[in-house]
Amino acid sequence: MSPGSRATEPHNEATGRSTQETADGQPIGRGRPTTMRDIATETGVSRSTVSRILNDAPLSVPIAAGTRARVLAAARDRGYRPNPLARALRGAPTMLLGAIVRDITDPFFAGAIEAVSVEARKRDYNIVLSHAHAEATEAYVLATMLEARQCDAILLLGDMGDQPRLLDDLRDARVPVVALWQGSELDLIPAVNVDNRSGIASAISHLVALGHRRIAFVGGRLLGDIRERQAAYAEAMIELLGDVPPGYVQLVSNTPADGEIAFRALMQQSPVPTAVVASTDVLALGVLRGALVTGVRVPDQLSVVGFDDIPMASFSVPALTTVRMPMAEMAAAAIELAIGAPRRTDRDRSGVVEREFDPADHEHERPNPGNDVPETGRALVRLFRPELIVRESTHAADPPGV
Amino acid sequence: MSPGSRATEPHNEATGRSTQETADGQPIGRGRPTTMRDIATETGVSRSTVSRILNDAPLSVPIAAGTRARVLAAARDRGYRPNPLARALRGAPTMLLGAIVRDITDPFFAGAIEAVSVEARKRDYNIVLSHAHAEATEAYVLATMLEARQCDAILLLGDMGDQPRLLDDLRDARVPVVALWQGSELDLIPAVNVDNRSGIASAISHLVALGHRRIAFVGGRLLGDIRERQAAYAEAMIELLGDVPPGYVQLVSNTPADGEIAFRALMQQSPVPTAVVASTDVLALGVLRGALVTGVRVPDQLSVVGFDDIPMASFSVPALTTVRMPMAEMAAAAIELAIGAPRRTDRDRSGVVEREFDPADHEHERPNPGNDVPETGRALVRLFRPELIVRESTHAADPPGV
DNA sequence: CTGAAAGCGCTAACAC
DNA sequence: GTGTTAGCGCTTTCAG
Repeated sequence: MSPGSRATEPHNEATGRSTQETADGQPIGRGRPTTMRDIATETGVSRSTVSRILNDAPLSVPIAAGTRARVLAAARDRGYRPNPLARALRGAPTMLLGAIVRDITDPFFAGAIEAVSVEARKRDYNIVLSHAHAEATEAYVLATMLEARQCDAILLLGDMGDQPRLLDDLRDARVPVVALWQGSELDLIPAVNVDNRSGIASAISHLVALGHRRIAFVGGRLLGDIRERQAAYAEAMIELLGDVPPGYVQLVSNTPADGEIAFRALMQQSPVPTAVVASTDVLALGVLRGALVTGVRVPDQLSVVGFDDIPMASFSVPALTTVRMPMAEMAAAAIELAIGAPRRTDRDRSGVVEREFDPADHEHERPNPGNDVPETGRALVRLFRPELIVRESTHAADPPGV
Repeated sequence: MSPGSRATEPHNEATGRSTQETADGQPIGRGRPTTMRDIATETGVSRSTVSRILNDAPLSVPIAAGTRARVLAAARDRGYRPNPLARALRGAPTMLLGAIVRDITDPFFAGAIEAVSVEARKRDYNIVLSHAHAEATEAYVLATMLEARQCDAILLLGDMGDQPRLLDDLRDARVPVVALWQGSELDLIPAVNVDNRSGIASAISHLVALGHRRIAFVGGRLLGDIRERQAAYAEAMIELLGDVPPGYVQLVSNTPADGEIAFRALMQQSPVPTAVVASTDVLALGVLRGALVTGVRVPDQLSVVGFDDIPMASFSVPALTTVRMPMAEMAAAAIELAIGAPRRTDRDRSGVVEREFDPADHEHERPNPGNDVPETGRALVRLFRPELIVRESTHAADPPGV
């Protein structure tokens, strides 16, 4: 198990593909994998020729049809697979994309990872997952993954603003780093984010149109997003209603339990709010639970709007009105920033039919022109506009007006 | 970006750590990383010596204190990082652990991934994530990850019984493969799973003790788990009550929406059940919602028990009584089966204080002796016994007795 | 105590 | 058309 131990193993040259069992009787694993050298020896050509053939090398270099056929045949029936490690060592991309996420358990980020994973796969990339969460020494992530440069690029999922050391080290990364749903301003790191201002504004406009005036806010998800969504709330309130009622902003951590706590706090205010905008669905679900438990009827007595449209949102009682963003497009945009457009270089050796890159995948993209978050200085930020999904948790205010 | 392009880059020998910008103005990335050769040149020794020193080589091989100091100093202030690709090429482990999961979006598997990720990190491993879900060509996972042998081992999270091609290919994998929460029988693949029978039995005993007799079952999560938990339900019912009332088993897919559908179907039965055992919390949550929406009071009119103890379970209304398994221990067991016990080989170069392997991490392990699933033939199966968590969704049956 | 040399598997310039 | 050579960064005998 120690590094290098394999080098001293008996080689088993002759058998090639003979199946073998590991010491402890595990029936998995085969003999030494077939290399180019094996194929070269077997077919009586040189390694370079094999390489050229197996890689559809610059087609300008002609290869004898017979040689090509023999080599391909040999490769096929010895089950040849190129060693990506050797390729990577020569400078080829590792086809690995690092993803640092703070909490996989947050339903929003679970969805985010899935979106990123799907988009990565379209580009033949795999995701290497790290979570900053639950690890005392955040910087450790880097030692194993960034500085180790096994990845072609790094994606930061969620706000890492409270992990200064991570961000510091990231600045020194040797590969591109892109932030996704990174609420806070990150100098020098290109970012893809949802237009929080627009999302909150549409939520509040919706409520105002329903006659609500006493609209409260529950903030969560530390740092960046809280700031942006909260600021957007204040801004929209000022603009539409002239002020933010005191005590109408509750800040808690991003769990349903805390959403419930925030709800209770809100119910203490007078006048009591008729609507709540939550900065995440997770919090909104907490508000809903609080209402259910305390007998406040939603939406009759209280309207609730969330943000994110997590799967649970359409399933709560009542179904949550929320703000949805184009997850797939955002993931695609981030990946493109990190590693470039999709491509199909390697031929498919597994018999799987590859889907070609479809430009339609990208035409839903709608960066918000002229909205490049001025205060972040030189960072490139692509903002995507979310849309309001109206479900059952919002309703006209009982007494129209205040 | 093209393979080999790096080789022709200007070397920038002198500056070593000087920051530079990439062509497109991205401020991330540095000059060529420091290699052993650089350090060798700088300190005037050979690469082998550098290697020995930097790896605390067989301490039997003495190194001049002066040389060692110089080399270490050079390595430190040029910020040397070993190239894991080069090491791996020589046979060192890649420290990458593949995880194939069918649906990250399922809260149970989100938690599972987190558990695996945490345990992997204790062993200095990173997780490469693949999902079988939402990908037409399941076998593709292999092309990028198995046959590519970038991982030292593969973990299968969840039941892949319906992906025959994947399992087939897996049999040929060159690295150890271990199944986690893989309900169905998998010849030849070592598995770690929860003792479904024991979990369901404790749920049913609990209900029976509360006076319930009309206990229904909602099954989900295809294949393996459904079979095991459903079979356990039938078995326990027969043993404790003598029979399974007809129509009391509802099989749906594993979503809250389907849980609700199953609930409605159950309410059509006569006599109507007084309790429901759901094969997952996700389904149980659906049952709870159905009850809420249709005005059936839980637990007064209907007791509900789930399985998995996902985070939401303690937060539902009412809080869900459920079956919890030792996630961390199970993840650890699977990883151990795959790559062996935790170890600390490499010295820490990042200034982070490493935590030593703590044997206490493993003493909660309680494989179920003598319960090694006879019918699976020769596969090694480690079963972990779950425990019942009683919360608010279960209550004494209204009319004691039938 | 240290260095030279070979080689992991693959690729690419440069012959012939 | 195909082979030779060199080398990616690191480890590891084997000789000094």
